[in-house]
Parts: sequence; structure tokens; C-alpha cells
Amino acid sequence: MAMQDALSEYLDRQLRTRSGLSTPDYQVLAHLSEAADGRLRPFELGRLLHWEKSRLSQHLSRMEKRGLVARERCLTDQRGAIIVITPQGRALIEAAAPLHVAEVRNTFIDHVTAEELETLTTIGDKVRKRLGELDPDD
Amino acid sequence: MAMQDALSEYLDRQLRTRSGLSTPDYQVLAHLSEAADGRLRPFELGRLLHWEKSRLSQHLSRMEKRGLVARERCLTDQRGAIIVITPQGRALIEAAAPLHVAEVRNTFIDHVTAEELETLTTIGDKVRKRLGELDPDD
DNA sequence: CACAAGTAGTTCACACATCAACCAGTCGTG
DNA sequence: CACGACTGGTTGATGTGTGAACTACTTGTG
Repeated sequence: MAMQDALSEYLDRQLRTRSGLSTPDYQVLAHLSEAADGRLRPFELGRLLHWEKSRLSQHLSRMEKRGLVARERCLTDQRGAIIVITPQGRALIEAAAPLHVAEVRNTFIDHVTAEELETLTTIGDKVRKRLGELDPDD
Repeated sequence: MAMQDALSEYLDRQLRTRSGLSTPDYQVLAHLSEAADGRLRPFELGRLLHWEKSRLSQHLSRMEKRGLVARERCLTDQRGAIIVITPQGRALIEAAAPLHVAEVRNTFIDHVTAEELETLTTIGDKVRKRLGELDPDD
């Protein structure tokens, strides 16, 4: 847990200072940039990220205000919205991604052997399976 | 990372619903309850928890409002404060601790072999060492 | 002793997260 | 087709976290 805290704090900070993106920003943009047309329905984004809908809505509002994404109306479902990544958002994520990947290597992957990594994923799978049993949603 | 997210979300929620404490509350009270007299200077608490001073100050204000801790004036340093755990705070942490420990066993420790745990601490130590080199404070 | 530099703590402004309440549109079934 | 239940999404209140600016006291050095 101490490792995880220190690691994510470090990666957050690097991302923020070098790319001007928070980790939530990065996650949203990463999914949008991979989607067809750079467009996704909020509920799809929510499913991909495992985010609550209100969290997503609030975060998208902040990102919209900064010009990273835009909202469009959905034609096939009058309730719905569509989120588009803006050119500016795409430029930022494309600049940030390689730096971020390099940081992950530099702080984590390069210091762990293949067996250690395998053990780690084994642990992760077992614990997530257990949590899945306890908590019906996940 | 997915495991860590799911695990801490689950443990947070258990702690909150079963004991009425957030994880930050728990951490603060755990340190206070172990200190001599249940008293600590904020800066000591901050060092133990690796928290920023403003975060600590704000959190203590919220906890004070709920009657979990109290602030006293420090006699030897006129700037300083002293944080005391209240009887109510002590009662809560003492009720919460065994439940929390049981949850950790139930969701994590019991599903991991001794070797896996050892590998995990090895990884943690290596990564934290690496982060310590990169980031002068920690 | 005087003053510069550091330390202890608070506060303000803001980003991020949860929950509950709410609107509006869709859909299944009588 | 009508109506109740569900779904997609927003909003408001509150708790949690960071950074910068500020107050007030302490300490080191001339």
C-alpha cells in the first residue's frame, strides 16, 4: 500500500507538471482517443472507467470548460449526450502518452522481474475475484 | 492497480458503513491512540502519515467538529497546538480496529500465500527505493 | 539585542469523489 | 396507446486533497 501511494502520487505529479493533465483527465482522453471518431456516449465511458455517472458528468464539465472535450446532442436518444475529444484534447493526450509510459517503465516495470510481475497479476486476479464475490457490482 | 482500486474502495466503504469512520479518520485516530496520553503535535502526526500540513489541519478541523479529537494549546511552543483523542474518538477506533483487521484478512491476506506476500514486499521495497531516489522527500 | 530566516498552523481557492434528488426521454406490458 | 418502471444525465450538498498566501512564534547569527 505504501508503494502504491508513493507510486501513484509520483505518476500523478509527473503527468500534471509535464503534460498539464490530471490522471482522471488522462483516462478520459485515452478512451476517447481510441474510440471511433473520438466520440463516446457518457454511459459507455462510465462503464469503461468504472466511474459513477455523477462523477463522470462533473469531470466532463470541468474538461469541457478547459476545451479538452465537447458535448454534442445524441440524435438517436433524445436524453443522451455524446462526448467528443477536441483537437486540443487529442494533441495533449498524444503528447502525454509516451511520456507517461516512459515514467511507468522508469519507476516500475524496469525494476520488477518477469516472475515478480506474474506473481503480482496472480495476486491481483485472486483478490479481485474475491471482491467480486463480496460486492455484486464491479 | 485495478486490484488496489477495488480493494481500497471496498475497505473504505466497509469502514465507513460499519464504523462511521473514513480511512483518513482511522489513520489519524490509530496514531493518536498509540501515542502517550493520546496526544500528538500536528507536525508529528503529519510526519507519521506523510500528509501535507494543510491537509492535516483541514481534516483535524472536521474531526474536531465531530468530537473525535480536540485541540489544546502547547505550553512549550506558543505557535503550536496539541491534538488529543477524545473518549468518543477512542471508543470508535477501538471498535473499528478489529473489524478492519478482519476485513483485511478476509479480502486480502487469506488469499495470498506466504511466498506471494514476500514477493509483494520485495517489489514494494524496490519501487519505493527507486521513488526515493527520484523524489528527495518521502 | 536585533533582525533574517525558518517553523507551526490556518485559511482560501480550487480539483476531485460520493450520495441523493431530480428531469426528461424510452420501453414493456396491459 | 397509456402508464409505470427504467435509463441517461445533471445538479447540489458535503467530504477529501493540493498549493499558495498568510500569521505568529522561534531560532541562529552578527
